[in-house]
Amino acid sequence: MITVEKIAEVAGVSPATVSHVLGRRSHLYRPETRQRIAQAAQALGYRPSASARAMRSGRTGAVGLLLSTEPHRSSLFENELMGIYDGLAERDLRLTVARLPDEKLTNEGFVPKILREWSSDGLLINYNAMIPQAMVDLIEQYNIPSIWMNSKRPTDAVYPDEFAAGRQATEHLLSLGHRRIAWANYSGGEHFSASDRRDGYLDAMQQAGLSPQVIESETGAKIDRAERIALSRQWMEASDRPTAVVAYAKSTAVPILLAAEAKLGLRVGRDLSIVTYDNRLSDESGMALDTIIMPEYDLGRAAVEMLIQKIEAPREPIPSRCLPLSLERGASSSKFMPPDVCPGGSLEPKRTF
Amino acid sequence: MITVEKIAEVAGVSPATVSHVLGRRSHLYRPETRQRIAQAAQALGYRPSASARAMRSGRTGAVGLLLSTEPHRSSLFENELMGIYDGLAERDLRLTVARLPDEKLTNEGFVPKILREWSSDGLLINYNAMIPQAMVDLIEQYNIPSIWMNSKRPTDAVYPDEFAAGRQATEHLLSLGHRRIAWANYSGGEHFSASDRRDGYLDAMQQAGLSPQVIESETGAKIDRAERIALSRQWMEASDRPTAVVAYAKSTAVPILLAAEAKLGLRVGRDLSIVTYDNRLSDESGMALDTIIMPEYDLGRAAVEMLIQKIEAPREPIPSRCLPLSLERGASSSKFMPPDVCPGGSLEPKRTF
DNA sequence: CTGAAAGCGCTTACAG
DNA sequence: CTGAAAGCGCTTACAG
Repeated sequence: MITVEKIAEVAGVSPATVSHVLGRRSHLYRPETRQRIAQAAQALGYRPSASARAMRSGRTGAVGLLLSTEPHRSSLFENELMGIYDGLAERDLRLTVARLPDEKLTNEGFVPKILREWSSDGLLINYNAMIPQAMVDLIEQYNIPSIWMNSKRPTDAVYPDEFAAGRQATEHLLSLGHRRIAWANYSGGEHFSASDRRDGYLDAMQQAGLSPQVIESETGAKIDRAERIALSRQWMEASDRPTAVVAYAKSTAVPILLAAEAKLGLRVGRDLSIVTYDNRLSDESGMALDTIIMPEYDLGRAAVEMLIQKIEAPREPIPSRCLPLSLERGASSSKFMPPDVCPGGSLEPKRTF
Repeated sequence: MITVEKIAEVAGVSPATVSHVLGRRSHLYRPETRQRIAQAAQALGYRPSASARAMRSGRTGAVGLLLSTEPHRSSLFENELMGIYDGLAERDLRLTVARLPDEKLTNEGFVPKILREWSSDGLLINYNAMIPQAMVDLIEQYNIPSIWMNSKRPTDAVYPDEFAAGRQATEHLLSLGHRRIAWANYSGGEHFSASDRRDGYLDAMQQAGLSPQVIESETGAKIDRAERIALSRQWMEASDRPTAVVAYAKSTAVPILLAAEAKLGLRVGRDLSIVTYDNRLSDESGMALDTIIMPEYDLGRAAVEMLIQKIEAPREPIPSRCLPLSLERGASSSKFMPPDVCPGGSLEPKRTF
């Protein structure tokens, strides 16, 4: 292994000089000395030891990202990771990832081990739903600077403004003239986005003086695909069926789309408007649905910024940041058209095919 | 910061004793001593410094994962990451991730910096297509134990057996009695999976004594969604149209599905059989397509195993490992049925709705 | 059963 | 402009 000492030897200087020249003090040295050292380092293929550096400086230069092994619990959007990277790269920080199996989190012994032995200057915790209290306690006990991602807490967290996003979707449909607008969620997850989006929807409906229609699996349990399609068909067959629907996620929106188009002969984007939520516009279901987009990249960036601040002042609670989502138009919504109006007169929505 | 020294002080022993008891030599000590030390460590919230440990032992205990910022170049499947984690966790290794922007890779100065200063015992390189030669050189120059993921090289690599997967899809359709089987790829990527799957298809067709039909964008350029649907319609309208098709990816299969069902009134799974490739079975397009599944998890595991071996003997080239893919049946293929046979007599394929 | 001592590779005041 | 020396927190032969 090539060390500072070895370079010093080859270049005929002291280790301290090598360190200075290779570090922030090179301007103090004669060009000739600098050159000799640079050459030696280059020739020997010198790689500084981050560990040694970390030990001296007290900073590891790394930030940890904590994920659950449960995919639904801590899916990390691609652009979110990008945002994290870009933020860290600007400060020359590395990212260390760990997945904690849920079972082991309750196991007293395990968490301390991974949390303790894992040297990093701070933690990004992307552990969405059901964060075990034991984990929260441990993080406090060991005083690890941490930011919670996609978790709704008053301080030290960054998350999307799901309530506003619920309003947003509803207001979009209201502005198109729809009055019978339903909320649908077939997934029964326990993430706060489910209740917040619905509450935003309810809020917007109430403000517009309209009565809401909430379609959710009663038990909160997840229902399977066939049921989703059957259920969609059912509520859409009602004579006073909604003309528009806010769907919690694509896994709710697609069955609605399929039931409408394949079963009932309704054309989505004309006879039925759908707005849903996702991390990007996609048309895999055969049509690009109007989608409220997660501010993935910004979430990542914001989390890093907060974490840096946290590392500098670990005791100081930072007010949480709540980021806005944005609507991206697909082809699944259109102006409300009373059924008796000649359909030929309606604005044909663009289709991707 | 709590150190071994501090614990020693509190427990009334020497630092060496603390280190021994907290490490692998605790069995040599009196239960009473052990207890005192354990208690002190617990009470003080001791967190061992990974940096210090790494410095003494010469092992960082971390493995690096190198990704491109270009999403298409180094997408990492969820289960692949799982496999990597599980493999590393068994050996108490951490994972450090870095994304290298493509532009900077050609820039002489940048690569060395991140590659050099980034202490890890070895590297998993998931940088699929167009690996810059400069990068390969640097990794050799700095003698970093590395394994290439999803890259077809004779040694030190792990990748899926795409040629076999091309044969597999074709043989599945052959076994259902199909004779006019096409290969389609609309994406124009340059990953080896594109040519290998096609070659596997060609091989299987030749062996069966059948003439192949290859549908690919001529220039190798990516074509857009509308074009894909139009193109699909075009070749499917031919009187001697294929009764089955092997589609390179879902982005090829879905437009074919849409063209067949929405434009031509063909029912996929009855009038047209489709086999495609993906990392999992999905039915977002309205139907679960027969899919050849990537051995994601195994790829991750295998890569870690190879890397561990590489770290132990950095100079020893390891023969690459080529892992098999597996077919998962959806509802998009069925026995070949000559058009003149009464359709009512055909086996109705299961549909998800 | 326990501890004194050396050293991993680096940086940083400090002295010259 | 350059270098001797101390020390970051840990582990590991070695001695007792």
